[in-house]
Amino acid sequence: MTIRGKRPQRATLVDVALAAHVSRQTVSNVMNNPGKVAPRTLAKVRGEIERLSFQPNLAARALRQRKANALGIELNATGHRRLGNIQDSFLVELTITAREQDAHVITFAVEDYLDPIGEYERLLATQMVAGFVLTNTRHEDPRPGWLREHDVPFVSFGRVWDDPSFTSWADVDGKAGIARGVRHLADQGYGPIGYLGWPHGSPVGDDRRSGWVSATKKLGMHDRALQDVIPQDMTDAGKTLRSLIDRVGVGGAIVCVSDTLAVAVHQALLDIGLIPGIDIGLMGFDDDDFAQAFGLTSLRQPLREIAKTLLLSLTAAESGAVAASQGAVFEPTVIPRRSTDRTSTNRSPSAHEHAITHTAGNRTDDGGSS
Amino acid sequence: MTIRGKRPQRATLVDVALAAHVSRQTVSNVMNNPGKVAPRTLAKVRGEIERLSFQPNLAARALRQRKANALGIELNATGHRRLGNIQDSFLVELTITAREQDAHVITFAVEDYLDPIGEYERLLATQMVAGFVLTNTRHEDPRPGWLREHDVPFVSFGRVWDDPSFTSWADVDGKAGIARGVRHLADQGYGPIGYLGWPHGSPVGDDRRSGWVSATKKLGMHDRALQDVIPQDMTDAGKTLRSLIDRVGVGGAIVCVSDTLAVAVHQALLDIGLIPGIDIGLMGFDDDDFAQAFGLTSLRQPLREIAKTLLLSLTAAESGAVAASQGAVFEPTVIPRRSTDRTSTNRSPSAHEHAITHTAGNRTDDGGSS
DNA sequence: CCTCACGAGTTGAACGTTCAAATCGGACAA
DNA sequence: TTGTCCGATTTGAACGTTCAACTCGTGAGG
Repeated sequence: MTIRGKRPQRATLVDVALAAHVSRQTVSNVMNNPGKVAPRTLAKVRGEIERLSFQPNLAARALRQRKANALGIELNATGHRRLGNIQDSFLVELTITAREQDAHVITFAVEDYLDPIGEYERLLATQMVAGFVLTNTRHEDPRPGWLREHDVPFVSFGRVWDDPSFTSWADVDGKAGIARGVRHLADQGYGPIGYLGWPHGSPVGDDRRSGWVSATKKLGMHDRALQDVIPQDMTDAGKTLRSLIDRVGVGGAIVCVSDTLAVAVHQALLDIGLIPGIDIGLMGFDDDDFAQAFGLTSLRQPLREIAKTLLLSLTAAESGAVAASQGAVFEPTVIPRRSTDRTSTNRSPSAHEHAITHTAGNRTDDGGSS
Repeated sequence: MTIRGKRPQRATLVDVALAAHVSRQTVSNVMNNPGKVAPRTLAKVRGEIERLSFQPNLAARALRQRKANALGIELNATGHRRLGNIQDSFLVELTITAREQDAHVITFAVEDYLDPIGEYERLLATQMVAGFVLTNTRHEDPRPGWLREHDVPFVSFGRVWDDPSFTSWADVDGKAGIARGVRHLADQGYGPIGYLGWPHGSPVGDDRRSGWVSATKKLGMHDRALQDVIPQDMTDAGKTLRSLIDRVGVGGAIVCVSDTLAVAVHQALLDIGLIPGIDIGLMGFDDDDFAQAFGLTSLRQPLREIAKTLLLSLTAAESGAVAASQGAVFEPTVIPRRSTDRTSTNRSPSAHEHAITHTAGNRTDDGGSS
């Protein structure tokens, strides 16, 4: 049925209008202000829309409204040429959520992540995006300031540290999350419960640590000697790890500020012949690939909720509504795995779970059939 | 300087035209057909473009040309709510490459990855995208057929298995890659060199295996008894792994069809007290997070090249040019790490490298300062 | 009976660009 | 001189939608 050589013409508003014997504007109203159209007409027009499978041309709409329906997201805000584990899922959730609101997601990258403004400006100038979603916000981040100054709608996944008056952000509640983790460990019968964090002074790290402090105190098992810190890049981690493991002892558990650190602990435990879960409980944060691969109990961020909140907030910002009085925090949930299972019979990390959740590259043929 | 309340007006073609005392069309030509404009005029107009920092409104252009400047990419073609490790980087490279060609990338997701056509159709109907980039193509993939049938331009990262006449794809050369890996192992002095693959019958797997066969034969060290297979989901991997390790023996090496399998071997080696790299060489494929975390030598796909090739091919397809006579294959390169370093003094997997390449979630403050 | 308000629907214009055709002024050949 | 061609530039129209203003008919209120 396809006309050879020529793309089949797509139905326009006018086509629908002619078919339904109404004016263009009425069809437009059917799509955008159904309340303004009489029920009979509404039904008739909708019938034709369906029949002709009409979909509005978003370029035309954007042109007339002087407003795009897409939002931009910077892919390499970390400076790496890839997304992080969370980013990765967040992008998917954001895309799905956007679709529900008839919006689209346009990706872009910057050359120098420390000076990204030029790219934001360029994308904005093409009129392809109505606003932005920031990720990996940091101290001295130039983006929020510039965007506000230019009245560009934006929201942020992660707090905007330098500007307390900006409230259109959503973030994970580190304190509540770690507290949940501590309770989970206690419920499983581990004790005492230690903490491995980042050096003091990082807002995220301090927030998470406070969850350990308050939860252990509430359980009457707080011992400030049972904490230690190593930087996320793990400089000189070895001694610290062994010392902390020693202090916690068999039967105890360690909550970590990140999966990365938890994997290090996991390795250190095996090195000295202790089995995570059975001998010492272990818990990470973020539930990334590694957590899944190593059977590490972790705290998963509700990315779908976060994406939803952000998008609603962005829509509100676009229509000039007053922003919420404060950012939204979401509690992560405990994903229990072997590393907090004292009855686990599985000695070595299950390769099985690893494979299931780890999609290997672009390969898709599972090599399963004979 | 920003006008309060009102977004500063963006310069249009007409603004530039007035400022330069020429017509709109001349300005348009300056941007799109500079050859048609007299040098004097060209310079004058360009000056004004620069001065007013004019950028064309892509919605208007798309409307008039009846053709978008963006391309769509399905994020969850695997059925997972996340990208794989390679996908992740590929998306970044694709975005960067697109930018160089003044194109944009629009992400979308499908509800049921086995029946994705509806979403492709919808996105296409909005006129936001001019074409698509497929990933994770598979046997019985409904997408290539539908897209061709509807004359929608598209390219594929990964061969289009079911349609040999479609040549606008780029893929990694598994055979050449594994062969490189074998040579690398031989150069490092390992021998014999075994192979761990997926069960026969998978095109990708068989391709990669053939690299091992031919390379070992060329080196005069082929022994077909030194191969074994386990499925990517690792069902019943344990016995197979130990047996293969036994057969290869200390001093030998194992090339794996994927990093996932290599990690399993890595774990199995440690379980029986052998040190990867020192006792037995080990090599994966794809160079994903795990490879980096475990110090696993692996084969990295040239994603930037692949993205570039695909985009050029897509542009060609749009302008109706004849497709290349065959798809493009790219050789991966060996990324050497501890698992093929016989002199390594580092006993346990370096947590250090892990941390550097593993960006933990959305957290960006490195917890470093006091 | 007249006015006014209101619901329902229509119409002209505009968004910013590019296509297609028209114009203009030389340069060049007959 | 005249006609023709050509490069350089301009002009009218169109892409598909929505905004803003308008028309038309009906019913309520005075």
